[in-house]
Amino acid sequence: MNHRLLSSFFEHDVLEVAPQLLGKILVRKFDDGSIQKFLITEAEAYRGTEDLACHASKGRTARTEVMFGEGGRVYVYLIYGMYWMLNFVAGPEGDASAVLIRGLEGISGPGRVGKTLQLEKSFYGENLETSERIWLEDSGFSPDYSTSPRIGITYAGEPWISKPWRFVWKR
DNA sequence: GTAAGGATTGGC
DNA sequence: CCAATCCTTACT
Repeated sequence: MNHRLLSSFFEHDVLEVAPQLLGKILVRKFDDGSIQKFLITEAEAYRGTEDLACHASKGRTARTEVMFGEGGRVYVYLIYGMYWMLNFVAGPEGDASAVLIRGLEGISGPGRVGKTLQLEKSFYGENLETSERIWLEDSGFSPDYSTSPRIGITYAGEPWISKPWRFVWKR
């Protein structure tokens, strides 16, 4: 029986939390009662209001509100009118950071992650410590990983474009 | 109220 | 290369 990750796991700097998520188990219990588990293989860190690539840099709005709260919450948003991006809020209350889940074992791309997990707006603000439909479990190991610049954020400009805040499981 | 564009993907 | 498709934000 694996141990469910608690909010305390997320209450650290997003640059520590993001790489630690690699190799963790993402559990999704669907409406029909079936359960599927996935290993997290790729994640990106978005670090607070000063990070121009982070949505929270636009200020505290209805959309970014959850990122300003405590770690361990889910932040989802629709992109290009068709893809739900899955993020986990990191850091303490007031620190608007989050980790974007870009890939799971056998699934490449954040859009496909959201599609596979059947995410939609009701997941906004979901508490990973108490949720009955999505949570994380510790797998007991930490894979080697490589870092690289984040994808699709050229609009953020330097120095944000160059930050090596994308973490990919190296196998 | 209106308009622009996006942390993407898959098809041409 | 570019359309799909809709929500959030910025501006009038």
